[in-house]
Amino acid sequence: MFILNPGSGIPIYRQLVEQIRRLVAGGQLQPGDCLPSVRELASTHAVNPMTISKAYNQLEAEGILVRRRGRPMEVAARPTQADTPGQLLEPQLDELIQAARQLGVEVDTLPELLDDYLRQLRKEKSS
Amino acid sequence: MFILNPGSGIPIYRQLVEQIRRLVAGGQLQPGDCLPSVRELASTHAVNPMTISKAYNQLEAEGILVRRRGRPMEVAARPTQADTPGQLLEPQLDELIQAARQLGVEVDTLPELLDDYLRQLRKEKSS
Amino acid sequence: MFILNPGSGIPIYRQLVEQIRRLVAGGQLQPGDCLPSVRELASTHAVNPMTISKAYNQLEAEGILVRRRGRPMEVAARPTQADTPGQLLEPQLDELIQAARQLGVEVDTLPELLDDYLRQLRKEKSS
Amino acid sequence: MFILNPGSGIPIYRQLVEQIRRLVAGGQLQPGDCLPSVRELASTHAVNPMTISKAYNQLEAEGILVRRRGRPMEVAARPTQADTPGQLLEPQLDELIQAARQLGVEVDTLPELLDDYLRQLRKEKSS
DNA sequence: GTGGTCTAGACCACA
DNA sequence: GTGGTCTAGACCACA
Repeated sequence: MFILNPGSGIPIYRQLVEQIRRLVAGGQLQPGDCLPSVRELASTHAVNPMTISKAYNQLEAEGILVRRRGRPMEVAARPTQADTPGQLLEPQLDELIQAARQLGVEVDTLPELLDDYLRQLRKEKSS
Repeated sequence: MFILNPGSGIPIYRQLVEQIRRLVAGGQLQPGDCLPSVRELASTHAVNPMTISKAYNQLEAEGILVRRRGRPMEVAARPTQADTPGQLLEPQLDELIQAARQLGVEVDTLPELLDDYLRQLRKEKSS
Repeated sequence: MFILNPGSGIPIYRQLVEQIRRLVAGGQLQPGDCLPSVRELASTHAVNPMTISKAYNQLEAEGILVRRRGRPMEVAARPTQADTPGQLLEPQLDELIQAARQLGVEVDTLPELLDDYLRQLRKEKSS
Repeated sequence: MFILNPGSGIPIYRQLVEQIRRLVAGGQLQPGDCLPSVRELASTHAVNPMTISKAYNQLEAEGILVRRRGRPMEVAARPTQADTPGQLLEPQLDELIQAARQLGVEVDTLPELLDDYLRQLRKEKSS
């Protein structure tokens, strides 16, 4: 369900937090929807339950998830979410642009380069 | 010279390593070019010298930089660099695509969205 | 420095949080004052470092403490602290009154009873 | 009938145990008096029956309550109760004093402060 | 030296 | 079944 990369340098719990935040912002997780239990997520991603728990705690503190005794965590009725999907994409856009500049890739060619990359992904998938 | 973000979750020394790797791969740092001294970088970025040193050490171990007694670190004559600029952009492309998917942003619209974003940046800059 | 009671039913990290909150509210910990390191507190109270860390994290999230790399935690310059000392005492006053009622102790006699108790404590101390 | 606070950090069953213990010590529950059924208490306090049951079990083990087949729990004929009401108030008194000290409130002023607080409560009630 | 992250695992409270 | 707390201990990033 989530993509957790332990070698990326970004703490696992932060990766989880960001992904859930995006799924809620994008409406793929709706208010009232339940999240996988701590134990379930931990075992499917081969990660310690406390790591998952830490992510859930942070999202609760942010008002995005709510905790109810004996129940799985669920998306808050009115999740605090000032950011729009567009804003939540900016960090990735900025990262891409920064990397391109440092690689000497002309920034104006990035949209085309991205387009090619997507096409290539689609081809791999279909083959 | 570099963009170091202490709050990003990614260790500072790793941010440095990746940026220098890209500058070398993209040819903006050429074989024989000198890098700023540990002390200088440390003070301009308000970071501990050991953090810079750790990044330089790792790049030396990778064969990208060479250290010569009493001289600043410099880019290796034939920097080991299997990856092409294109490959070095893939992580950022993948991140962007993953984030878009989780936000419910149609992936096909990403190139256009990126184009708009670049246009907007240019406008801000010129104003 | 702190009074941690593992058998009280109240999680240790919560006991710590409440006590630090009070020390800050009462001015015994001033903005800029350092707190004991996680390891130090952990060893003097025979408690796991992560338990202390959890308390510090919560206080940072509340804006009462600030964290600076490689430095001990310190009291925030302008600690978020809407509550006055008087308000922070109410839970204990309410607990006392509730207990008295259930014990059939006439509530009006509580101030006198408290006075006696304090006198007794002073006597024990001096003897 | 009881005051159960799920957010206090103290387990609900412990809150119940302490309150019943006080009601018995203070004579408001007399030997032979019946307690509400597990189901009734559970529904009036919106709590799981097992939680109530756990409290009753503990009080039975302490010899304060007795269980008789098909009958509601009742207060034991000679409830084991070494503590006097005065002793049962000490934890609350100690908590109050500790909190005051940490808040920098002069301990000698506590009785007066408590008196004021009680007066204020009475006023609110009558208005 | 400082704090942070993570694990493996025990045990608790609650539904 | 759910999540919470805590431990002992390893290892990391940073000053």
